[in-house]
Amino acid sequence: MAVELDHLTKRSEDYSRWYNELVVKADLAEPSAVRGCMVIKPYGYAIWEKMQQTLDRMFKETGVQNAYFPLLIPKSFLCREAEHVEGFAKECAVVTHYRLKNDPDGKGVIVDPEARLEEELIIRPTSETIIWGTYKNWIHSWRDLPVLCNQWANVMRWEMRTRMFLRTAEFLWQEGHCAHATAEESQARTVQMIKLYAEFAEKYMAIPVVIGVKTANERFAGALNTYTIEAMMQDGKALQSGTSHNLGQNFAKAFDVTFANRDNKPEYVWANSWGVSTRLMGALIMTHSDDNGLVLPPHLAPIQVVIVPIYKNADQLAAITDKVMPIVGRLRELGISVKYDDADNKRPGFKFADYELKGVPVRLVLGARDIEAGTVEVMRRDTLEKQTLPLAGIADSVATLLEDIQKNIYDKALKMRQEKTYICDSYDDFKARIDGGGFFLCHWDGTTETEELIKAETKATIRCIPLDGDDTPGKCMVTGKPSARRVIIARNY
RNA sequence: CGGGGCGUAGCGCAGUCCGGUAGCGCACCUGGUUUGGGACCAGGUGGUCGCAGGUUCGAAUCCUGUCACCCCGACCA
Repeated sequence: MAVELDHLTKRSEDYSRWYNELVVKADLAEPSAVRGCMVIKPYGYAIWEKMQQTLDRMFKETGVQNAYFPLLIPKSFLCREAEHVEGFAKECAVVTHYRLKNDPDGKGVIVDPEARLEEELIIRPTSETIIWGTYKNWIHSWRDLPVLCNQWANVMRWEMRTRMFLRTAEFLWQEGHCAHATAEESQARTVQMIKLYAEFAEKYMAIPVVIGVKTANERFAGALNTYTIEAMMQDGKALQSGTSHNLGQNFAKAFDVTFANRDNKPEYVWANSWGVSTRLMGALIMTHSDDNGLVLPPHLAPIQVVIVPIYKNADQLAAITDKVMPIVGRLRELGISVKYDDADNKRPGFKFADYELKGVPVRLVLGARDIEAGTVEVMRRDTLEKQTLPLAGIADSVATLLEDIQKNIYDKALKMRQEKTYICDSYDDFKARIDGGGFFLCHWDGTTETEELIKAETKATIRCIPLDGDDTPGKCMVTGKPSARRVIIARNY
C-alpha cells in the first residue's frame, strides 16, 4: 500500500533543496514573514537548548560567567574602532525614531518625523563595542582582572542572501568577551576557547573539525588574529562553525580601558572574544543527515529513544504498556530521554517514518509477537539496521547502543572528510577539481593578492591555516614563491 | 543593485499560448473498516486566481503599472 508521499528531495539531486526541505519537514524551523529571518520551532529549539546547556556548563568550568548587555548600540560606540565599523557598517540595521503616529491620510500609522533620535542606535551585529564601553567602568586595577563574561543573545546582520540556520538576518548565539592583564593570558584564553569549541563539536555534535588561524583577509574586523573551527559538509563545502578572536589592545584603546598594574602604572587591557551561533544547527543537519531525514547525535537528541507499540485493540495495548513502563523507568534512571508514543491516531508505519525524519537515534517496537516471545525490535537511526533482542536487560543494551551511534556517526563524518581532503600542488589541477568540493591542502605564498586571485577565479577561499598537521615548507601553488606550510582551501557556506 | 524565474485553497501544482465565470494531489472535517514501514472507502469544508488600473458583453487568461518571494552574482558567522 505504499503511497507516493512528499518525500525529501534526494541529497544527490539537489543538496541545497534537500537541506531546506529537511529543516522544514523535520520541524526544526520555517521561514518567517520578516525578510531573512526564521522561526525556530519547538523541536529545533530543543536541540539548540541542549547545545546551550552543554556549552554553558563547559564555559563555567573555565571560570566564565553569564551577563547581558543591551540590544541597541549608540552609533558613536560602533565607530570607535575603525576596522570594526568598516567590517560591519554595510550590514547594520539602524533605529532612527522612537515613535509612530496616525497617518494624516487616515490609514494606518507612520513614523513620526518629530520623533527622530538625536543619535541613531544600531541593532547589535556583535557586542564588542557596547561591552568595552561598559568594561571601562568595571576595570580600574590589576585586581579587577580578568573579566570573563559570556552572553547568550540575538544579533542582527542585514545579509543580502540568507539560508535557514546558516545565514539569517537575526540569529542566536553566545559571545564571550574577556579582559586580561597580559597579552600572554589573553592569547592563551583565545586558544583555550577555540579548543573548547572543537571539543564540543567533536564530542557532542559528532562533527570533526579542523582548528586553524584565519588569514588577514578573513579575520574578524578589529582582531589581531582569528582562530576558527572548520567542518566539512557532505557536499564537500566548508562551514566555519566557531571563532575565537585575539583582539589585542584594539578595543581597550578605542574605549580607553586601562588598569593600574602592580607598579601602579596605567596599561591598556588585553581582550579576546569568541562565539558560536545557531549556525551550528546547520552544521549538525548537513553533517549527519540522509535521504530519510535528520540523524541526530545521541548526546544532543531531545528524544533519544522512541517506543512504538503495535496493537489491534485496547487489551493488546494494555499488555504492551505493562511491558513498556518498566523499560521507560529503567531508561530514565540511566538518564536517557524516552518517548512512549501510544497515540492511536497515527499508524505505526507513519510513526516510523516520522521519527526517522526527526532523527531520533533509537526506536523500540513492541507488538503481540514480541509480547509472546519476550523480545523487542530495536532500530538504530544512523544505519537503519533492525535487530530483535530479548526484553530482559534491554535498557542497558540501548544505553550502549546510543554511545555506539554517537561514535559511529563521528567516525563516518571523519572518514568522509578524510576521503575528500586532497593534497594539491598544481593550480590547474586545483581549478579542475574544486567544483567537486572538498578540502585542498595547498601551499600559499602568504599574500592577500594570491588569496584574492584564487577567490576571484575559483570562488574558493583559504579556510584556515591549520594549527596541527603537516607543517613542512614548500612553494606556492599559484606563484611558486616560498610557502611556510600547507593551508586549507575550499568553497564554503 | 545586475541576470533569470515565479505568484491560483494551509502546502505542492494544472489551467494562461487560443478570454466564457476555477480544478487536481496532499492536508483538514464526518462516518466506517484498519494498525509489524508513510492505511482504505464514502461523503464534506475551504480560493474576490499577489495588488491596482485598462481593454472586453465577459479576464486567472490580453495590456500597463506595482508589490512580494525564490534562484544565480556582489556581501557574509
